[in-house]
Amino acid sequence: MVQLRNDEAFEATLAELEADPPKALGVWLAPDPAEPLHVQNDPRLGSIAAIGIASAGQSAVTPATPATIAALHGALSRLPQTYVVFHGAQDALLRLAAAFGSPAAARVARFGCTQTAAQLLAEGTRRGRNLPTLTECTEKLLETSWQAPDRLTTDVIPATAGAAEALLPLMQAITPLLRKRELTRVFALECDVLPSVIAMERAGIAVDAAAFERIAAQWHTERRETDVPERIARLDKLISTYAYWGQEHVRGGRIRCRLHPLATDSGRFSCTDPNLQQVPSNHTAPGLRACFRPDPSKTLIVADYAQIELRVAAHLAHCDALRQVFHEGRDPHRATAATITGRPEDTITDHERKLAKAVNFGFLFGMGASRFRSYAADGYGVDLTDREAADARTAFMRTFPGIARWHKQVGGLSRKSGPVTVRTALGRRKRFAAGKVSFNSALNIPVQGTAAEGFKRAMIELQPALESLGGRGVMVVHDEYIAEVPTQVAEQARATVEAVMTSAMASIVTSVPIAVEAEVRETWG
DNA sequence: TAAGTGCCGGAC
DNA sequence: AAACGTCCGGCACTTA
Repeated sequence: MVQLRNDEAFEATLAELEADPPKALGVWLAPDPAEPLHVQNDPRLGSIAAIGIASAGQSAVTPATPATIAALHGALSRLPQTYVVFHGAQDALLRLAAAFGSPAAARVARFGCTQTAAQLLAEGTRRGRNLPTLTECTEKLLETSWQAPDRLTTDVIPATAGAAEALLPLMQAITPLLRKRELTRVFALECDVLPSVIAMERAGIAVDAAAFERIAAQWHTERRETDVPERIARLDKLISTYAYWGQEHVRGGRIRCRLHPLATDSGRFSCTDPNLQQVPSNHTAPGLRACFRPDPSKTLIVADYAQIELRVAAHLAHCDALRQVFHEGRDPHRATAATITGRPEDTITDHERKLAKAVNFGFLFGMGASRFRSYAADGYGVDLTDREAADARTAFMRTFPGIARWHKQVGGLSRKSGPVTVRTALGRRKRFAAGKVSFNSALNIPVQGTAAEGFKRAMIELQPALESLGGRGVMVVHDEYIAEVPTQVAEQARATVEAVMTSAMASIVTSVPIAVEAEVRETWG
């Protein structure tokens, strides 16, 4: 039976486990309700109230103290495999990782495995701001009632003994499910990417808070002086959404956000507190991104994939014509502009190319002619007739018949009566309930998701590669990776980032060449 | 008063 | 037959 609230028993159990390492060990971390978990980026361990361990035939729970956590850490680093359940306590996990850093980070990667499994098996994510809890996921998944209180304190540990004992059966139940649904590859990817995510959250991105405040002050000034209603709306948006960041989110000259690798249907990251993935670009708020800069001894590497969604779509749709464009090193937007205008690619103007870019992304994911028409008018000041808009769509489909075939195939799915599941290259699933299939999402999610998988693979490889140069990743924005490296090795780091990102994506997107643009920069943007 | 929803606009 | 997508979050609004 379970030993409770007894540090001696906990240590004895750890010692036994080390003497005879089990194949798997469940470890369980409980958050402390006294310290709200959403208070982020506090490296203290105060929010972990209790830790529990469970393996075949024995388990123990103990209050989390520096000593017990250190003992746990020591045991983890010597055990062959660790399954860790963290119960609504991702933040606690992150803090544990932050406290011990590498090489424990590799072990910590396993911490998230059951939640990872549960979310992957759920085949989609909950909308809204509250992510599903592990309890909800696992109960639904296993069709069992896994009783554990939502919040745990040392005082209620006796009531949760059964939960600790349930850990091994839980993983034992989940593993065959992952196999059956062919989720093992994406499961492994998601587990492996966690250390680099943790490291990135911990690092944060350097920001010049004073410069940030100056720009915010300019917004306020202009807001008082302008009469233009449209401008006022824009400024209100900027002020209400971003102006407070300098006060609320800068600590020690850095902004630290939360990154969520499993919170989206597509497999892309989401980002909160603050959402650094929506920092206004230079076009919207000049100079704002330039506030993100390290001190002079460090330099940023800003790298992104070139036209990654088009390349992934060419791959998944088996579209030879679109593949050919990339194989020949041509510009896909210029190519589309040429087919629409009927003129050679080298006579295409910048404006025509810009419109063709919208054509490519719109038509690729199922936009209709009439919406394209209004899009061209609003976004580009190009007035088209219905006929011209429809012709543009036809031209696109004729140029890329493989894309048209892919649309037809997915359209067939969406007419099916039962539920429909679409998958990424590594097997991540998105399920649509019967009658709720979105044609456009069914096109889009596998493409975004496959790109995200290549990106995550790059993150896994980049973390140690940058570390060996004295650098580190500081932010990801879907297809963009930002690293901070010592200025002396900037060019070497740039080349490394470019090569690693390219090869990582190419290992998944195999039928189309991959291009990465990596730059050495003093600032972001 | 708290919690949920829809719209809009920021990013990619 | 036709259908651009993925997110987060502020604001205005309704609901309990």
